Amino acid sequence: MLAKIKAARDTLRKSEQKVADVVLADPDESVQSSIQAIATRAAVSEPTVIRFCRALDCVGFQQFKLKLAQDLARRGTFFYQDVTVNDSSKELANKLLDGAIASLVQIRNQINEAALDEAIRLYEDCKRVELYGSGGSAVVAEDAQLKFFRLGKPAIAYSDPHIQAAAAALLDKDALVIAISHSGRSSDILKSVEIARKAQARVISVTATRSPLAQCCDVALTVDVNEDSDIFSPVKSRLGQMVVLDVLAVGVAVRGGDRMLEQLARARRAIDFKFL
Amino acid sequence: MLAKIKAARDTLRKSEQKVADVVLADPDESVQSSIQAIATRAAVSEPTVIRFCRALDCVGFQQFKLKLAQDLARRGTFFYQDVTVNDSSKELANKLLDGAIASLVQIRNQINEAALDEAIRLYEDCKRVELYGSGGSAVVAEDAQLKFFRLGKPAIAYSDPHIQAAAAALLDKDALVIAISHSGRSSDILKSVEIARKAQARVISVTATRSPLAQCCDVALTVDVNEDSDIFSPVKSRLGQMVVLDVLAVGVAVRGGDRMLEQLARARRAIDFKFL
DNA sequence: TGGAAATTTGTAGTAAAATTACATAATGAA
DNA sequence: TTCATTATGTAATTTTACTACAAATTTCCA
Repeated sequence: MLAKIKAARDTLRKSEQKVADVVLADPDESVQSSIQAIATRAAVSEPTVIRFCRALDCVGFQQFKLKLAQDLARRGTFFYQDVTVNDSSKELANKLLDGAIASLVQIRNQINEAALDEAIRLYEDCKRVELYGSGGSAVVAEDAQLKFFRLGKPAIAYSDPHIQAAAAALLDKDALVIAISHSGRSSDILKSVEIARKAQARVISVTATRSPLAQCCDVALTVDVNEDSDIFSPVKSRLGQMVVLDVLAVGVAVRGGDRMLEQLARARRAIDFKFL
Repeated sequence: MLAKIKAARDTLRKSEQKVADVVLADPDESVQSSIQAIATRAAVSEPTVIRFCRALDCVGFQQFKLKLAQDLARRGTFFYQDVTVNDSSKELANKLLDGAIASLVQIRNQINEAALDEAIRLYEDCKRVELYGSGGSAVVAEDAQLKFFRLGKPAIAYSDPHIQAAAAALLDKDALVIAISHSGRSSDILKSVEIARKAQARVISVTATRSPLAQCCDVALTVDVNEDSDIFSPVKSRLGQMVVLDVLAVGVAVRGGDRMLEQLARARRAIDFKFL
């Protein structure tokens, strides 16, 4: 709704633009105001405010206010808050979950479709996949290995930097490397990627925007989260990386058509039954 | 707000309860109704509706409607949708992320504070921690190992069922087992937990409500997600488990006071710098 | 550039909604 | 039962949203 107002602003009539400006200046105030109050603030007549609402596809002022209110509610739903020593367990859990949710929302809003498409294409063109991640990201690499394994091509995750480098040296142009790093500055990973590229392998990175790693690979799937907010291991970037890799894997599967999806679903049901 | 109405319902006067019932029966309808419409539907007078709003800490009907509208907006923000072969990459990513977010929201709304407090207490009382998870949950166990390790007591994750069972047999009453399983029905995990309990170890489970695993341990931290919606490995339960374990770890740290938090933050910064 | 047509904006009035004041009914304790 | 208290409804009042129409402005073409 707010975006809609901004977009429509220039197509509105002069006096209606004044209303738009007033609303955009303080939406929270606006949802609590009457037509009169808004008209006064915008220095226009009351019917003008109604016409403004109608121009935004609302039947009247009430509906406009309702939509705006819901928009504001959605906007400020989950946000990061520092935990404090005085928090109850419940507050603590809510704060941490809100933070995690907020980071996923952020990732959702920053999806680079072109990069994703290109990454899917790279997977389709390769014959085998290697996943590199060290420290906390090793966990993510292992998780992704499970996913990619089922897509029909060999997939293997290495967490030791030296083994990564050694493995990278043995790659060829049919290999695809997926390099996972929160900061994208770990020298170990950068080294391994450099070796892999020299060996003509393709490289997809799952890391922070504009990081060194993001800049030295074929495709960068970016995962940016507010890193200051994790006390221990960076859970949030961990979650983000896992979801992004899931998106990639599902994307590949979906390109394989209904048959592949059904096959995978069956495979999963079988495994669940036995092991989870 | 909806929860508030439900909670307050029994403390309201008879005719106000009728209003509450009408609102709860169809909140979406209610936000679009006038006082008159609601009064008629509840078969009460208009002032009663206003009194109902005031009883819920609103200054009037308008404010009540606004709050309710915002509540509804928050509720229906992220929801699970099946991916289809025709989805663009962007749609795919949005659907998957929405699903992941929705599952975290669900977990957020189901936090069992008492269980969490008890789990924190169990950690404080133990001398060492073992984490058991097999299949996909092994990844979660490893991730958690990294977290608990920094809290000052030995923590080790085992992913092989046989080794889990062997390790469990060697435990004593000062040991704490954290057993992770999506379904809580894996016979391997159940067996290991049984052995651990015979050895007098305490057991926290991270699994589905009312599952066999949840019922045979000291404390169950429940993670329930819509399992049908994951095509591959159950990403959602994976994410949920990781976050819940993060909550537990942070909870332990917070009980340790400001000093512990600061120390951990410093430790993390040092590690980040080197390895991520 | 003048002036009719079209568009934009405001004025004044109306209908409807929310709210208040007050009266009546129900409930409960002595 | 009676009085006091609480709960609910009626009716009047105020506020709010909206409509009809007229004034003002802009547009455009001779």
